[in-house]
Amino acid sequence: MATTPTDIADLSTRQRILREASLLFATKGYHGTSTREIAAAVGIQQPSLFHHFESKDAIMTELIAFDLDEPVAVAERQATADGSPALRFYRYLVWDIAFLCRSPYNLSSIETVRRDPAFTSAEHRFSRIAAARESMIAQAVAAGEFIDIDPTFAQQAILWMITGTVTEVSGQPADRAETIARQLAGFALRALLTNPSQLEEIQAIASTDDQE
Amino acid sequence: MATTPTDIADLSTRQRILREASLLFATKGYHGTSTREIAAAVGIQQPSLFHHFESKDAIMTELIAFDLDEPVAVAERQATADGSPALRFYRYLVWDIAFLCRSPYNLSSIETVRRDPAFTSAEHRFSRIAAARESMIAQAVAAGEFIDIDPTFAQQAILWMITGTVTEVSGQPADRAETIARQLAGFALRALLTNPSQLEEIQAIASTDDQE
DNA sequence: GTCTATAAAAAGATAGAC
DNA sequence: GTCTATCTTTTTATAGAC
Repeated sequence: MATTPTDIADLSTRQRILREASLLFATKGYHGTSTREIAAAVGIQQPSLFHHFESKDAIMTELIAFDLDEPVAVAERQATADGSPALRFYRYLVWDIAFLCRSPYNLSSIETVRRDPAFTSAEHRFSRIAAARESMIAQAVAAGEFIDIDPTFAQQAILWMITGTVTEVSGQPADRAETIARQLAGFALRALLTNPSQLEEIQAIASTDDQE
Repeated sequence: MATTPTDIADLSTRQRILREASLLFATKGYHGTSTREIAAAVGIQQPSLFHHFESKDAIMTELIAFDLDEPVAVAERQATADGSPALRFYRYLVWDIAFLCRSPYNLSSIETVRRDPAFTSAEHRFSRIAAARESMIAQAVAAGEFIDIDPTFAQQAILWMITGTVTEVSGQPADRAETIARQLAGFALRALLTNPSQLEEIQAIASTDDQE
């Protein structure tokens, strides 16, 4: 499980580099942030960075892996699971949003290179997540649980709602992350459900997952 | 009205610079795009750029003004207008989305510097748009047209849904832009309306605006 | 593991000819 | 309005001492 120490001084230099880089990338963008700025934020000299990472690129690559590897796996697992598609989709959304809100590294740092040809690893993962989500939506539409909507369109709209919201927060405590996740996933489901009143039922079932 | 010539060769050099820069910024980010790359895309030498714009910064500043000035004005006008808040919000959303889809300059170019302290002009405009939208949502909640939702949360979720979707497209023909706008605005309204069946009524009223 | 010194490349921008 | 040539600064990254 990913731990999130409160005191940044407790972290290893390597982890502090990832944190500060993520923060700077999120505000000034990957290319807009120099290795000197990262080093200064960490409190070391610029060349010392290269003892921990072989290149600036490698810092971003690690942030991408940390924030996207698990979400890809969970999305693909849920997309091929059994049971109500709407419920699976809701479960996945809550998990995904909570994961990203808890993450010590802000997702918008990754967003700044998302379309950049130099970081195809990010786009690859985003595509896999998108495909899995689209599949779940299509299943729910086919089952009549969701309104008759274009799954590609719905997936994009919801993906962005999540990406954007999550982009504003990171490093949240687990309970706060969970609250945000339920609010956002609920909002998304409300737009999709054929019968919006089914939302409460889904939320009730999903909340029993927590004890597992 | 903004014209959108099909043939890029018909454009002035200045406009071609804006187009190509917007395209490059959207994929590689503002800081990730060099003035040499922009010049190459336009088909001129790098120093020739500075005959048309005094700096690289000035190119982005112009893109920001083009894509955000009108949306700010329209949002603030609708936020203080009379009549059903839900209808006004829907009208505004459709106009805004269509405007951005028609724009020759991709909004994601601006997104890459949105949080950058060097481009506070973008954040200023985004904030004003956000405030106006939030006000419209709050009015609709107070009127009972929207569910009892936190306006700040709803505004963010919807803002991102739009930003993200619009970010994938630009330079659309007017009719295609209109189609995307209605689909997206309708989806957003569906999540917000106390009575989702009211959506058709709102859409019917709003579509009579077009003849004006 | 961090430092100083420095290399090597790329960036934005200017000067002045045509 | 575009060009070539060039300046200045900043960038990522390396070498080698401590």
